[in-house]
Amino acid sequence: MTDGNVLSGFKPGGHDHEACIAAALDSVSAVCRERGLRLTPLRRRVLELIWRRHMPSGAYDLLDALRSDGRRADPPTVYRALDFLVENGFVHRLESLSAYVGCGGPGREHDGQFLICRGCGQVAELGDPAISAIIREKAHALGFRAGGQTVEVTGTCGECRGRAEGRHAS
Amino acid sequence: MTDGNVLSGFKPGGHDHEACIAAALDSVSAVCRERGLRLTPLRRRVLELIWRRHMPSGAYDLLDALRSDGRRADPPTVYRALDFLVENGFVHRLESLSAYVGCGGPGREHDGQFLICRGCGQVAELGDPAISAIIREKAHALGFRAGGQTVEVTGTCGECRGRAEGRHAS
DNA sequence: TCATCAATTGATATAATATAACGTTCAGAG
DNA sequence: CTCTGAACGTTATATTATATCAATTGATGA
Repeated sequence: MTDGNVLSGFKPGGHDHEACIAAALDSVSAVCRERGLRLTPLRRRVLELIWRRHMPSGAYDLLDALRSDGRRADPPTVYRALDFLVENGFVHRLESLSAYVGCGGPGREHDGQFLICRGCGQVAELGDPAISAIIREKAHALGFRAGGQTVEVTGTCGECRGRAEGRHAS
Repeated sequence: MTDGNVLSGFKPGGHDHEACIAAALDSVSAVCRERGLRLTPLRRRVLELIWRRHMPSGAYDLLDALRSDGRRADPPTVYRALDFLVENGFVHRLESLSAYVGCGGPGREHDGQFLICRGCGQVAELGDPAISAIIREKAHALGFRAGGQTVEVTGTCGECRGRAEGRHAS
């Protein structure tokens, strides 16, 4: 049960990034086929850019990347692609950063919980039912019917803390 | 134990709003005196405006309100006041709305959890240790040391749901 | 009291994020 | 093949936030 709820973890230095991107794209592609959603070249490209950076991407970072492709692009272009990806649960928006990350469990209904490392900037996504449940229950106890949850935690990941401790005391 | 963790609830129609504002200002004022913080007229006024609207306030809403006072004001004026109020825990920023609400437990260290009603726009603040704790623990289990938490839930409050049900079926 | 230094505020400019509105193109249904 | 709605292109603008430097204020000690 230890890691059963980690939808996407902090990536160690040498993981196979290309494979990781390809897997995410394939997975989203499959869900789109099932649901009759159109993963157009633009949407696919934005999704790929998000996974490729492997770090929260701002809309304007993505816009610059699209322009580097040689493609003409303006803000609505990237925001529309992001709207599609977010609405369908392929990408999450991190409210506290105004930035976007790939969803670790695309196609599954879930409230994600995000751990945002101040050191390396990476983000891990949990889909922990116990967290969503307690929030929903406490809200319910006040007569509040909960819809979507935003749960974002800033802090330091294990790898970054390791590096920090190496350099300092102890 | 039912409501022990509600720092500020949804306000029923006829609550004594002036008293509610005055209490909040007094409370912040006292904390500032204790800690040697300067609750300047500007900061006090911004805090009052936030409590008076009793609903999340955007920075530019506050700016307009300051201008209505006759005071000259520009964005940095209001953002600096907000920085002071947020840093010292007198006001919270709701990331998912880019807006600000008064803190229901100023002066106490806490991670707030916010219930945002889509119907009336009001926000309730919880300071529920069980919620913060489970998030911190789940993060810790992944080697992540948690700092600040952002927990925001959109949904419908009891009063709004009551109204909706009255109008519709059942 | 006054000189001084740091904090606060004033003022101007601009950055960063996001949406409105309308026209054009394209893919799929009939 | 044509029609239709979705997607995308394009221009303009709205909304949120910060950088920078000057002026003012307020606490502190000589």
